[in-house]
Amino acid sequence: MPAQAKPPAKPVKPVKVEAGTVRTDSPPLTERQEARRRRILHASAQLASRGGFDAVQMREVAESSQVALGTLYRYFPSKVHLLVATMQDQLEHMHGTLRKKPPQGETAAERVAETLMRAFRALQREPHLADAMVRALTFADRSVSPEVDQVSRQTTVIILDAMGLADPTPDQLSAVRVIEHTWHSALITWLSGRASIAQVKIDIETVCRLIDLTAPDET
Amino acid sequence: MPAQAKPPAKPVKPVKVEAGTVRTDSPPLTERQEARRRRILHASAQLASRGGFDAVQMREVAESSQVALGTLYRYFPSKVHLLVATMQDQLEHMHGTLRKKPPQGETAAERVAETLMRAFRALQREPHLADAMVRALTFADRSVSPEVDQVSRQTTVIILDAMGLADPTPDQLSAVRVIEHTWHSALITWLSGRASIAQVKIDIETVCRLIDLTAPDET
DNA sequence: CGCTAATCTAGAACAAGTTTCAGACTTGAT
DNA sequence: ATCAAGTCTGAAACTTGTTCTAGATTAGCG
Repeated sequence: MPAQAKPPAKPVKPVKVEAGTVRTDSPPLTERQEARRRRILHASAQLASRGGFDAVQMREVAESSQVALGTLYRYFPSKVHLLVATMQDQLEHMHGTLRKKPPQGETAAERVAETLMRAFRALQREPHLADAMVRALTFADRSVSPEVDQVSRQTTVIILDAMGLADPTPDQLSAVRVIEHTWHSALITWLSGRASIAQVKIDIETVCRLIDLTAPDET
Repeated sequence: MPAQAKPPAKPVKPVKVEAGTVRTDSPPLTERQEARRRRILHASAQLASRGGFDAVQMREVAESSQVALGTLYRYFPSKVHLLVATMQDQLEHMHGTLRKKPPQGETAAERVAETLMRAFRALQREPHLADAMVRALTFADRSVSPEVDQVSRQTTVIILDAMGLADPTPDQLSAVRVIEHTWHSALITWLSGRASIAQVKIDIETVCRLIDLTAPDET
């Protein structure tokens, strides 16, 4: 998987944000372009659901989304970019779902653990898709940093939501970072068959104890 | 990076342990085979030190270790296997170094943090090598599980050593697991340029607090 | 409408991981 | 010393991610 510099900037993501736009940044795509992008992401998720990271083959994605290979690469400059974008997509969906049914736990730690376990169960329903997304996320090199960072921020928001905090202390943010680390790494051990579901649950519950450590009293 | 099944078992690692052997398992390699293996690992580490994961190209490894490509693949069935083996090698070395100068901290948490920071500084000296090894580790799929597991066990031993525990409680083992998760994931964020060295330090110190949580009193 | 720049397409070409194969070399046992 | 089995070599082939090119289409604009 060769990764080189991309000197000639591809004009696909001009990041021109209009005031009214909901999303953080949206290149001004025409309708057909938006449709193409959707088709690509859909094909990606579909192939990933079948056979995980390896099953997402660029030629196949191009074919099943009815787009030329070159076009696919114009939209997503690498397979990892594509899969990370797929993850962003899924995360948004998940965040929406979680918002509707906030976790019930008494303490912040419980709520976070509950939220993550809910996400984990969702991933278990599509383990191959999870594999593709998580592997892409951790394999991503510097060229994908912005996108990976975006995923990370989104995850942070979800966890802070679960904690029910408006403005967390630095200590709490550190705890959240560690929780995210554990979350990603635990997923990997699960996906590669080195840890059971039960073990992941324990790990999540264990890190979440850190929250109590940083905020002994809360709502 | 295609990954397929390997039905015809390659007879390279018969795992025939003799009573007197120091290592956990050593296939009965002839001297020349042992030498080849060393040359390969050396070439791998050298190339990795130059340019990280991408710079370790199987053809080049084969060439600089004076071995045919087919032979390289007989010794290490994939690039990831090779890099994980390289990591095992380095870890052993590091464990030796750490044993000589045990950490000085008062509490177990301090000692673990100190140990990990020491390891982190070692990695900083060879960031490309670190990149190659860590990326391989997290990208490894099920076919590499045994080897990755071995690395994980070795890491656990190092952490338990730092804690100074003979037989840890289940709670403590959970904490160690979470520390390892954080360690790996924090390294990745550092390697991909999404977190600073200072941030990694904070993350490590933050997880290490979990140790105090599981053992308020200790030597 | 007609022009121009940007975008899209099909397809070839290239790069690096992996596999395969025929033949030469080693090893271990007789 | 000799034979069989296992190992190593060199080279080609195959796979899949990525790049490149020439020509068709499309979008925006006068």
